[in-house]
Order: sequence, then structure tokens, then C-alpha cells
Amino acid sequence: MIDIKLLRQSPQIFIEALEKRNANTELVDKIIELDKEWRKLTTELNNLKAERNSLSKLVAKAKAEKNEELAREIIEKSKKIGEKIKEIETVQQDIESKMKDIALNIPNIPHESVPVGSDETENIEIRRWGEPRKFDFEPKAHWDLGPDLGLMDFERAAKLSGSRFTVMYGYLAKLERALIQFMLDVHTKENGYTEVWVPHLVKRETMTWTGQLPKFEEEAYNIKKDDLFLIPTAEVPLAALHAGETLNEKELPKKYTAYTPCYRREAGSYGKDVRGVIRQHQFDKVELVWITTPERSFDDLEKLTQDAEKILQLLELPYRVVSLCTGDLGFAAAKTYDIEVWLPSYNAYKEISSCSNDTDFQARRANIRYRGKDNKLHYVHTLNGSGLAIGRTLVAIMENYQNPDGSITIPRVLVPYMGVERIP
RNA sequence: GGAGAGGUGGCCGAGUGGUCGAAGGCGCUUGCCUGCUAAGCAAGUGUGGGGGUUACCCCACCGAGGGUUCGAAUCCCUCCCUCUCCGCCA
Repeated sequence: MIDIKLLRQSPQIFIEALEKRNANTELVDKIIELDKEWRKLTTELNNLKAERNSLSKLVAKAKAEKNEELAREIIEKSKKIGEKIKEIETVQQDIESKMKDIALNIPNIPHESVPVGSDETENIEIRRWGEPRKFDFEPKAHWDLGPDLGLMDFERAAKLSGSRFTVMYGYLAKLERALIQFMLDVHTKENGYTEVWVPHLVKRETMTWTGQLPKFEEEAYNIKKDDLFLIPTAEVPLAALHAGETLNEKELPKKYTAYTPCYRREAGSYGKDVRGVIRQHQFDKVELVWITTPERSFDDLEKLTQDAEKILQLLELPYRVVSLCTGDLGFAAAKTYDIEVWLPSYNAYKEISSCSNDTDFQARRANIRYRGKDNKLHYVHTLNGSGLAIGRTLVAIMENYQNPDGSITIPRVLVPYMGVERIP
């Protein structure tokens, strides 16, 4: 959520932000106009209420003095004010809800360090790690490798659930589990995260707090009967964990990690990544979330990103890090690094993690604050990143570690988790 | 699912129609006092919003939203949440 005071004071900041994002700037003008009217009515209301309050006190006094006639007189006067208040309140509430609707649909302001650009082609590569393997045979894509091994089954998945679902057997199923375990172990033992186990169904409010709603309702699976949503990422329950709370600066930053499945309708992505397990309605992910302070949040984003990169380094998978340009930035993010892993089937780097600083955007919506050294209340900054997407990691291992005979070598660090050195 | 109890400030806890934003206690901050610490004494100590050049003034908030009333923490309705008992259940 945007800061209405800042918007009043310098609407230009928001207009520029929306322009950089290729978003509609009309919203800003509209909300400013509504705000003007709102303040006018608010002042009027405050004055009327003040008058009513003082009259009420006079009534109490008159009654105490047994002066019934005077009391009745004042009550009459007060009644009229009450009617007027009700009238204005109706108008004010209407304006208020309109303002809120707009405010909830205005995205976060991009950080000054974010490259300006219109779409993903203008993202900036920050660094590369590792060298894509040169194959002396024709490498298979995972959507061939998996079924050829008899360990990945798209047909039966489609029978059960439709498109964009996968069934895995044996060592591939185990590899999925091993990756979850491995990543959680690294983050908790080496990177200092607290493991959290969270609900996978959350309330409409919760989705609104973190920015998924109201704008992206089409993307979410909703259980109508109870109006609960299947989480599209563990970021939702993790970032909303402290909603409504006042934290102590001493306990910040809080670093949380959680494994959850993620559920996404992928409504706008027909024809995109249709083969294999790259884009699924259900996928596993180990998520990283920081609750931190404004002073350090951008430094923390660097650390969070490195925590995610570490997984790829340990798995010895080549990757690069790109800084998303303003046009490619997510709704809640002020800055985002995508980590892209090398996929032979795409002959390209493909997103495997997205690490964002949402600054105070979610904190405002969810009302998460901390008491600072100045003894005042401030909004926290929230950061989130995949550490990593499990399915895509599994695919990257399959494709990058495949052998000419169609077997797959298990990365060294995973051998203890798998109990074998290769599949099959 | 059935029956009941309850949600008040950082915490505990009083308050059933009129100076209640809310007694009292704990905690916290500052000052005094004191070899140090503790105790003691005094003062202060919520959040959000509107207005004013400052001093400051005003409004709202007692789980949420409506309603009754001149006036609601207090009465009524709806919802949410917590707890206890019963039923069911992994």
C-alpha cells in the first residue's frame, strides 16, 4: 500500500513510478482529487462532532441539575447536528472506500537503483556463476528424460488433474524430497533462518496484506465455500505472520524459511512453457522471508539473494543474476533480483528464484511496525525470495547432470540425501 | 456439529448509558535520593487522523462491522477469534 501522506505531499513521485512501470497514472490524479474532498468533509465532520460532544456534556450537566427543560432544548439542537453528521458521513465513507480501492491497486515505487525499462528484455545482468556444460552428445530435455526413465508421468497427471500437473515416481520423487530437505538444512544451519511450518490455505485478508489481492484474484485458487485461498507462495503466510503486530527493533531482522507447495492458476500464460514441469499449477518451493528495517533492507536484499545463490553453487549449477527493470518489476516489489539457472532444453538461463525488497509496501497493508531506537513506530520492510523453486531445481539437475545413456548423476551434496550416486 | 464463557492500553485488570481515552497494579522513561545495585519519592508514559507558523486545538479508536440514543467500552444485531464441555475425527 502506498503512503497517502507522501502522495499528498509529492504526487510526482507516484506519477513517475507508475510511468516507469508502464502503468496507468490516472489513478494518482483520481486519488488526489478524492483526498481533497475527503479532507474537506473530515474537517467539517470533526467540527460538527466537537459541537455535539460539548452539547452532550451540557445535557448531562442539565440533567444532573434536574433542569429537564434545558436538557430537552439542548437535545433538540444536538439531534439536528446528529442528522447532519450522518449525512456527511455517508458521503465520506463512500469516498473513503473509493480511495482504498485505488490505493490497493497502486504498485510499489521502484528503488532508484532499479534499471528503467519496459519489459524483460531490458533487465540487467549483474553477475554469472559457473560455465554451462558443453555436451559431447545431444542432451535431452527433462520432459523426455523423465518419461524415458519411467519416473515422470505427464499423461496420468493430466488424467487426474488436467494440464500443468506432473506425477513422479521412485528416485525422481525422492529427489524432490531430497531437495526440500537439503535447502532447508542449508538455510537453517548455515544461513541463520528459522524454519516455519505454515498453513497452505489463507484468508482473503491475508492475501490482501501481501499484495496478491485484490489485483491478482484471477491468479489464485479460491475455496468458495470458506473464501480461503491456496497460497501461491509461502511468502504470503510468512510475510503476513506478524500482521498487526508491533515488533521490537532488537528482534529484527527476522529471517524465516518455509517449505510449502505453491498453487497458481497461471491464467495469463497460455502457450507459455507448456512442456515439462517448468510452469505448473502446483509446485514445491522453499521460501526465504526477512522482516527488517528500512535502514538496511537493500543491503539485506543482497544477502538474501546470496543465500539463494548458495544453493545453486552447492549444487554446482551454472546461473546468472539479473536485476529486473521497472517494467518487469512485480506489483509489491521496489527491487527484484531474479536468479536464472542454465537449462540445456531452453539453451538459456531460466528463472529459478526471484528475490525482492517490498520495502514498506506489505507492511502498510498488513500493519507490521516496529518501535525504533527513537522510541517511535515505523513500518518494517519485508523481503522475500525463493530459495529455491524445487521443481525447476530438479529439472536443472536432470538436464545438467544427464549422461549419454539417459541416466542422471546426483550432485555431490545430495548423495547423502538420496542414498545413491545416480538415477537409475 | 451442539452447549456455554469470553475478547478493554506493552502486560494484568476494573468499569453495564453522561467530563471514560478509560480506575488500580505491573512494566517502561525521566528527575530526586542513595558507596554500587535494589528499594523509596515525584512526574511522565497508547495509536491513527484533521487543522494551525509555533505553543496547541479537535476528531476517532475498549475484537470487526452495523444499529438504538441527544450521548455507547457499557444496550441490540451480524461476523471474526479464543477458551471449556459434549459429539465426531487423522
